[in-house]
Amino acid sequence: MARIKTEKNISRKDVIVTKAAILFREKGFKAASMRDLAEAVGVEAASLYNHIKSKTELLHELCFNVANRFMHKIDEVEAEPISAIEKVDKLLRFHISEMIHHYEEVYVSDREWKHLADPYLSNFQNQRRIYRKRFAAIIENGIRQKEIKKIDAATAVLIMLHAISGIESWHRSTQKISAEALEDNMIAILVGGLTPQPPVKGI
Amino acid sequence: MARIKTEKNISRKDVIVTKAAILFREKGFKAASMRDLAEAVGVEAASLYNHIKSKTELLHELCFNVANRFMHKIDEVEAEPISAIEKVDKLLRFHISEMIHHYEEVYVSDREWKHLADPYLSNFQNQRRIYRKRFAAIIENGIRQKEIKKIDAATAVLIMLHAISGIESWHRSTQKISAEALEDNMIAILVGGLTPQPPVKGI
DNA sequence: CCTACCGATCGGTAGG
DNA sequence: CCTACCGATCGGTAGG
Repeated sequence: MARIKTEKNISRKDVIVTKAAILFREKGFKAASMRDLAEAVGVEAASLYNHIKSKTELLHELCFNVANRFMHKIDEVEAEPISAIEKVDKLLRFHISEMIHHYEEVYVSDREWKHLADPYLSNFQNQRRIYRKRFAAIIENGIRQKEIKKIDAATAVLIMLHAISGIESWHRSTQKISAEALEDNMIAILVGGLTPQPPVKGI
Repeated sequence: MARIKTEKNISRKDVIVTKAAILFREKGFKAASMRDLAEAVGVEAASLYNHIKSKTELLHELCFNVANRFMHKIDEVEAEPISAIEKVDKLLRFHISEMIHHYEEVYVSDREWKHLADPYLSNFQNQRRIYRKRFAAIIENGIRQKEIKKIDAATAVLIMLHAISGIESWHRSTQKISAEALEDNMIAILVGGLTPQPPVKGI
C-alpha cells in the first residue's frame, strides 16, 4: 500500500516536472504561470502544491537534472584512454544527444537558470564553471600533444557549447537519419572548420 | 522652442530605451518591471508613459534596432566584389563588433524576442529567417566555387551565429587588445576548425 | 513629472 | 484533489 502510494506520487510529480519543462521553454520561466501548468497537468493550480513545494523548485529540478548528467559524462570521458580529439568528439556528441532526447529540459536549464534563487544559483553557476574548465583542460591537453591547433581553449569550449545548444531544430529532426546527418555535419564544421582540408597523409 | 522640446523628448526616450536594454538583459523582459526601469531612469513609474506607449514598445524598439543594422550590413556585404569566404569573414566580424558595442541590445533582441506581440513577432521572425537564408546563400556560393567545403550551409550559419551570440564575455573585454585577440580566435576556430591544417601551397 | 489609484494576475495557503 | 481566498505586484490610466 505504502509502496503503491509512493510510486503514484513520484509518477505524478514527474508529469508535473515534464509539463513544466515544456511550458518554461515555450513562455520562459517568469511568463509561465502555475495556472498554465495546472491546466497542462489537468488539475487546479492549488493541487500542484501537494506534489511540489514551489515554482522555483521545479526550476531547480530541471537545471540540476541536466547539470548532473553532464557532470557524470565528463567523469566518464576523462577516464577513457583515448586521444584528446576523441574526447572532444564524445563530449560534443553527448551534448547533441542531450539536445535531441531531453530538448525541453536542456533548453530551460540553459536559458532560464538566471531565475534560480541563491543557494541553488551559485551552486549551478559553480558546476557550469567547473564543467567548462574540465572541458577546456581536455583541449589544452590536445594542443600540447599537437592533436589540436593552438587556440584559446576556453573560447573554443564556449563556441562549441553555444553552437550546439543554440540550434532549435534538434527536436524537430526526430527521424533518425536526419538527426544523424545533422550531428555529423555539426562535428565536421566545429572540428574541421569551413575551409577544405587536404589529406595530411598524401603529402 | 519646438525644436528644443523635440530634442529633449528624444534624448529622454533614448535614456529610457538604453536603461531598458540593461534591465531586460539582467532580469529578462518579463521579470523586469516598469518600476525597476523608472528607478534606473530616476523618475516615478507613471512618468515613463509620457515618453513611451507601453513596455512592449521598448522591446520592439530594441529588437528592430538590431535587426535593421544586420539587414543593412548584409545588403552591403552582398554587393561587394569579394570572395565568399571574405564575405563570411566580414559578416562574422560584424556580429562580433555588434556584441562588443551594443551588447545589451543585441543580447535582448536575441533572447527576449519571444515576448513580442504578434504584428511585430511575425515581422521579426521573418526578418531573421530571411537574414539567415541570405547568409546561407553566400556559403552555398562558396561551396560551389570550392572555397568552402561541402557542408550544410543552413547548419553552418546557425552554428556560427549562436557561437558568437552565446559568448557573454564580449562586453567584459573592453580593452581593445583582448577584444581583437578574442575576435581572431573565434574566426580561426569557426573558419579553420580545431584540427591543425597543413599549408596547402607547400605540397 | 507626480500622486493616487485601478483591475488583473501572480505564487501560494487554509481548510476540508 | 477542490473551493475559497490572500497579500503582493504588475502594467497602465486619470487628473493635475
